[in-house]
Amino acid sequence: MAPGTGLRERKKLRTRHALVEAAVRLFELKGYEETTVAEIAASVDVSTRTFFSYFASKEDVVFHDTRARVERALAVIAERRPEETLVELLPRLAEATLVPEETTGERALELAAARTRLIMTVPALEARALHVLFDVQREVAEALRRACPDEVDPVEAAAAVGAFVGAATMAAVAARDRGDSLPEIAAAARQGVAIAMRGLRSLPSRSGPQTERVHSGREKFATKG
Amino acid sequence: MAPGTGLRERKKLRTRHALVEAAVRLFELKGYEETTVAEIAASVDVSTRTFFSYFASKEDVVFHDTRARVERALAVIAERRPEETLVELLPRLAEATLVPEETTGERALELAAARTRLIMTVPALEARALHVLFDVQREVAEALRRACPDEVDPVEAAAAVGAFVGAATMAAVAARDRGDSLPEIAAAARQGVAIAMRGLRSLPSRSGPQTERVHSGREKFATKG
DNA sequence: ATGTTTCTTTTCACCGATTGCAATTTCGCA
DNA sequence: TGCGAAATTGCAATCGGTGAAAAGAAACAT
Repeated sequence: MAPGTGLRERKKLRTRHALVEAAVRLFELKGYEETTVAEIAASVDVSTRTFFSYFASKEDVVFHDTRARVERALAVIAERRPEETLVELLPRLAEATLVPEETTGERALELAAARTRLIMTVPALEARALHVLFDVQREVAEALRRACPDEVDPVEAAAAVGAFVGAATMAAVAARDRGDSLPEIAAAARQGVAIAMRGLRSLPSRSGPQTERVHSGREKFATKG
Repeated sequence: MAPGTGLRERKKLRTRHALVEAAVRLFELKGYEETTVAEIAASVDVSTRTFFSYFASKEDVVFHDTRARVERALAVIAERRPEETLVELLPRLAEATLVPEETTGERALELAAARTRLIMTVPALEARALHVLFDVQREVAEALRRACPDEVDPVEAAAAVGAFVGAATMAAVAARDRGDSLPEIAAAARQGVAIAMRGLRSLPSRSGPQTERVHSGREKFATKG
């Protein structure tokens, strides 16, 4: 009864993956709103009804791997060493969330990039992403509180996570709006995290080189397009 | 042509308000999903189609006054005195956003409370609220950058707003989940803002086996400036 | 007051997402 | 091989949302 054994399971996984792939391809090709669920299903040779037995909604097909990323973040918290403080834990959490999976193939990376592009482009998906992010924050805050019970109370833990994620998110968006490339956007997110850690009070420190560029390692993953 | 003069304008406003009121009443009475747009329209004696000429979507009817609150926040930024720094401006921004309108009547307050209750209860509305909040943050960040051009760059401004709003939001949610009352939730939001201002580094203020004692610097910022 | 112009509302016909249900097909396993 | 569980499908129906043309109501000019 190993997972992935039965033909049934394998077939289901294949269908699921095919649906995701077809959906993303069509979304990028003709636009999200312009693509119907029926078309997606048809291009994988399943009925429209079946699509909805795999995904609860049209949006969901874009957020198929959400759980995995959340688990990764929760794992970081779980692995926390007893003497490690919250302050040390948070940056590690940030990195774990920002760095994309390396274990996945070329194809998966391209798919992830496409997904990101879609989320940043389509309002409905943007909204959905924000809701997902919100739930994740609650989950992470709760895990954090459980992990460091004598360091923070629920409200503090939540505030910390909120500040941290909020800063990273808005910084990333600002960078994107400025026309930055994907690696640059990641750098901006890190800068956001740094600002949140340091506190907003430290902001008007216009001292030193104006835009403190965090290393923006160019070309690690091509953005194709 | 004074605004609000014509019969037409007055009638439109009345209908609009009636729709909002009817919608909120029905939503609380039988639930959001269980209430159809047709029912809302019918209870105000207009056609379903007309509903959509007043509101772009069923969700929108709950967020009718969003613009007003945003304008209030932007006004705070606009009123900023030239010597005022970002650090001084942000708390004022927080207060302006948290304190509810006092100029409105009894009825409006009850409506606002109902709206809040709905947003916290109905997933679809929660998602919508998050999206609205997101857009507001972008707008505020942009305004902030324009107001203090030599203090912050776009990414810093965005990060500041994100940290600040994120902390307040998540803190408020945590308080709510804990069962706090409305005033207590507001207090939690202020605490969140304070944490964001001070920086997450200062968090482990509780007793414990900390390896590093962070000097949190000046502590003049308690909860309410 | 009357006809004209302009803005709203209504009617109607659709589209697409989503769901419940019953029929049918496909696997897994004895 | 044959049965029971799981997956797929077809179908009908609901509901949110939209486009377009026709009917109404208010504003405006004469």
